[in-house]
Amino acid sequence: MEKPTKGEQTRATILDAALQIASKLGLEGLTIGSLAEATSMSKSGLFAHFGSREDLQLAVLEHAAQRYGERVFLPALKIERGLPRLRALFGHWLDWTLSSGLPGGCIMISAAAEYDDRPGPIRDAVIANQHRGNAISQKAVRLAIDEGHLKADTDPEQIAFEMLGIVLASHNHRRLLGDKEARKRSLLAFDQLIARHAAPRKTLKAVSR
Amino acid sequence: MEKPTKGEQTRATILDAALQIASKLGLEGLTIGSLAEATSMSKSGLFAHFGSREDLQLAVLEHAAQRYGERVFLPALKIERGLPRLRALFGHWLDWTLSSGLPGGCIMISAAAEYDDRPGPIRDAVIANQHRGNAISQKAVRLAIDEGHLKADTDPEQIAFEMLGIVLASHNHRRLLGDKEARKRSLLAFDQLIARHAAPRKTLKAVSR
DNA sequence: CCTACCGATCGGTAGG
DNA sequence: CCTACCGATCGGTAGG
Repeated sequence: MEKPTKGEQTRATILDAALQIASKLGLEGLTIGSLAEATSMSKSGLFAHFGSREDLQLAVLEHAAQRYGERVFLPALKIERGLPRLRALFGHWLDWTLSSGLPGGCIMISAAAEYDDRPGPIRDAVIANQHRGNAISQKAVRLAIDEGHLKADTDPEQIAFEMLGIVLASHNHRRLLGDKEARKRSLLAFDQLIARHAAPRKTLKAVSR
Repeated sequence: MEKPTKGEQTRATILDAALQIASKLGLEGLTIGSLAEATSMSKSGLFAHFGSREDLQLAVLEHAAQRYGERVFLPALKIERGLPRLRALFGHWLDWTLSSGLPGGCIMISAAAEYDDRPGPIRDAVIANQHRGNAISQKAVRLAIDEGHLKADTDPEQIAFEMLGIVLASHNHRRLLGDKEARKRSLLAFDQLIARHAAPRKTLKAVSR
């Protein structure tokens, strides 16, 4: 039950093309017609794989979430827990949003802006994805506290919030303004954020209050 | 030459309605048909005021930029230069993006995400607006350095970059995730950013290197 | 997976 | 500012 069906292969090909379109024009800019042309298929052929445009959009989101897992989350898991892993997570995240191999920008970031006022299943999926990513960031921060790398009173939610801000600013500066320094600025901002919460040296397990 | 023409009034009414739609659905979601219905005008009636949809979108952007000037930039100018003005600028900016009186989110933020991969006049206008806002932030930081409130080696570009990040994260958390703490988190992040670069007390004009 | 079609809506124009 | 219209494209379906 491991062999990919012909249909599954086609579906994967379609999703890759859809992801490319969505990265440039956003999920709202992804139309059945444009996807049909990109895949050299008929519109009804696409409907055989995805019952509706909304289903397609949801599948594209899930496809992107899976890529995030492969490129950001899993590689970070292989790094020793604590500050090293947190740093790896941030670095991979930054690379993912700036150069994911797609022709356009990060689909999660554009979708967040597109659907913050469009109620429905897609918005719900975007929110769920953000919560997943947020939980991953917070977990990495918490481990860094447990390892004694960050001060015990560090607030994981606040750090995750600021990490998101740096990534968003970076995406904006790089992709919209063409700022080549964006990545450097982001790493500097992250380093200073961490330095601000770093535990005094030689402290192993931070003292609980 | 101060009296507003009948046509100018109508134009202003149209722009207000257009801004409301665009704040919810983005500039790409603003269609002539939806605007015609919102204003109880015919589509061709709208074309009498704006030659094309693109002209309309550009006018909406300019309209929003003007509001930003009234609500963020001008009020900050009335505060004494230095840290107080920088703080006021950030606070007004945050309020503007979170609750501008519009039904949806900040149009500049959504437009930045929508057009980062859509070349053309609208993208150019979005970039120009961002550069204007960025220059305003940097100027406020530079004045705070000159007043001796921030250390002389503070990099205005880096501070402006991080301020943008905090605002973007705030907008995302508040509008997409419904996080009521977003504003508090943003102010905390800003305070820590400033504290990190604050000049030692009693230093008037920072020593030039 | 296809051809052939549907009603609705898109931006825009002619003519007044 | 309007009515009345244009070709193109939208998401989606019937029938195979």
